[in-house]
Amino acid sequence: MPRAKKSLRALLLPLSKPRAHVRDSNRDESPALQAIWDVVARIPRGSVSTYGDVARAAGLPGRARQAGYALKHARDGMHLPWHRVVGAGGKIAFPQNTRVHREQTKLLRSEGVAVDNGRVARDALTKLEDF
DNA sequence: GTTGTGACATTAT
DNA sequence: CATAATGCCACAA
Repeated sequence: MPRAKKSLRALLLPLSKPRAHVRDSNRDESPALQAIWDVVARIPRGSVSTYGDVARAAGLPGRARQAGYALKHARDGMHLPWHRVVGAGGKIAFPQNTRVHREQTKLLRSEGVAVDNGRVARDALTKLEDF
């Protein structure tokens, strides 16, 4: 049965490389992501921080974008206060008139943070630059 | 190894 | 002030 040769190889190949390979990077726990998640998790209610500050507090200076990445890929199960993180100067990162933008505004206001025209009040930010 | 993308930041108009 | 141009950095295709 010469035919079996190819079949056998096809069967063995996947076994020869057991590596996860896909890696997914997210979904599992990368140290950097977890550090960011930790920082966000301890932003006090009613306070707001920025992506850059969060990254810096997580020991990742200059990686503001990764703070955004981390939040985007955070599992819902960890119940992070993602809404307490905004862009530099207090600007909400999402485009106006999007669902998530309204949601963030609502959550912040529910914590007593003033939000005007997609920006949080200056004092809400300056209040807690070092936490 | 290259290229495009983004929940950013800073500087220049 | 608001917007545009750059710089940055990790990730994914």
